[in-house]
Amino acid sequence: MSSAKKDVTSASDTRTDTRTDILAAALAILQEEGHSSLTVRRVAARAGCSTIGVYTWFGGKDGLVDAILLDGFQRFADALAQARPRKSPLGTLLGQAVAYRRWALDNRTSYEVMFMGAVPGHVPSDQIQVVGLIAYELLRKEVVAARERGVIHEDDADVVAMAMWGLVHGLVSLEIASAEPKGLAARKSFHQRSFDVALAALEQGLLAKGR
Amino acid sequence: MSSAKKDVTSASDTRTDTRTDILAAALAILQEEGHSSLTVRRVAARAGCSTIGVYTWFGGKDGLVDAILLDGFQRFADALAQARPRKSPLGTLLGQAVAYRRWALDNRTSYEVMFMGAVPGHVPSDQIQVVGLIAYELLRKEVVAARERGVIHEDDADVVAMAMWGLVHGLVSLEIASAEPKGLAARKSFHQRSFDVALAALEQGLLAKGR
DNA sequence: CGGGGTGGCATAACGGCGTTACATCTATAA
DNA sequence: TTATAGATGTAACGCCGTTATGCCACCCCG
Repeated sequence: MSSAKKDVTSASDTRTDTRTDILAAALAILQEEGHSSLTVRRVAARAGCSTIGVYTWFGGKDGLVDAILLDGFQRFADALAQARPRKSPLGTLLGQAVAYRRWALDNRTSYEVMFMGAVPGHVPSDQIQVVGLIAYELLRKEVVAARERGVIHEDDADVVAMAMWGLVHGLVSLEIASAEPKGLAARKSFHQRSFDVALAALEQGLLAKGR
Repeated sequence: MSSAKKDVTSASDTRTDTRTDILAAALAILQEEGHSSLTVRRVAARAGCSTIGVYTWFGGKDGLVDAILLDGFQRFADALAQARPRKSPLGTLLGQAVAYRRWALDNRTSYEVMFMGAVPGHVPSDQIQVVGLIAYELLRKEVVAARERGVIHEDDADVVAMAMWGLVHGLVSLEIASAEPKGLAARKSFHQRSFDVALAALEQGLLAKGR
């Protein structure tokens, strides 16, 4: 796979229907049929053009997936940003964690592509990786705020942010990966409870650090 | 991909060199060239037979990957089991978490296949999923022990075990995923410290639960 | 008005993938 | 010795991502 010829962010020209058609077709296929059905030929067929259209407008499958990622990261960041601030920064932080999980469960296919490498050979472009960091910054901001108020005693805000991100990402990944819940996952709200317990424990632990 | 014709666990017949040759070739390719090079044709070529051998002995690529997973889960469970018991069950639990990360970092390719879905279309067989649970049981056992000693106050051992598993899996996944460490990950022992902070916080949190 | 260049697009192909139908060859059983 | 079952090689099928080639509609400049 080669890199995209077009800048992924330049969707300004509204006259070019083909580009939007292709992107819409790709998103629809992803939602309705899953990542395994996301092939250049199928997307082109659904968009009503030939395969070459994907190469004209996105430079190849990688570029198309990048555009999908861009869309996903933007919606994801919006969802996190709308986790309204609570009284304490730590409360906001926990609210973000809950919003993270909520969005991931409501947008499983997108989440799998964005954070679980669901599209086989895809390596996101640097540009996309930068966009992906926006959501991280929302998280980091609250960690810094909590630290300034003396709620969190760890020096390095990034270390704390990564710890939280890892916890949430790990639990959500496992929850999404257990597609047809057998055994453990079959128990009512098992993952919900695991998430709550882990989050509460981490909160307590971060608070207790300075005792 | 179709399911394996052969039982993956029946590797008893030592006379059939071809089977072991193929499996060895697959593991070697995985280690040396990565998952993207793990194709039936390439494995067969390295094993010195034609592609049909993979179908004779493993029923197809899915069966071959299942065999790889079996090997990986066994080595992984061994590594966890060798995390020697500490004075407290909670200490053992933390030791397991450290062993988990150590093994994952020392066996990135295997870990990616086992827990990060690195082989594109692969869906592990039920048999393999059961083997994968062995490692989980090691973790769960210590949680139960900790609970019996009153160290952990959460009722549901599985919930606590999943919380820990999720935390460790999430952080390790992010660490492995950041292949060429730019930005954050470039900082010296950043992931190590995030891991330590998260684990310590979770430990404190689980302890503090009953206060 | 007219010609030339450019850009969007379709056709058809290439090489690689997992998989399989078919023929062959070997080794054991009758 | 012959028959039968299983392991194997060859060559193909239908996918995949990608691309060389050429067509054609459009716009700019004379």
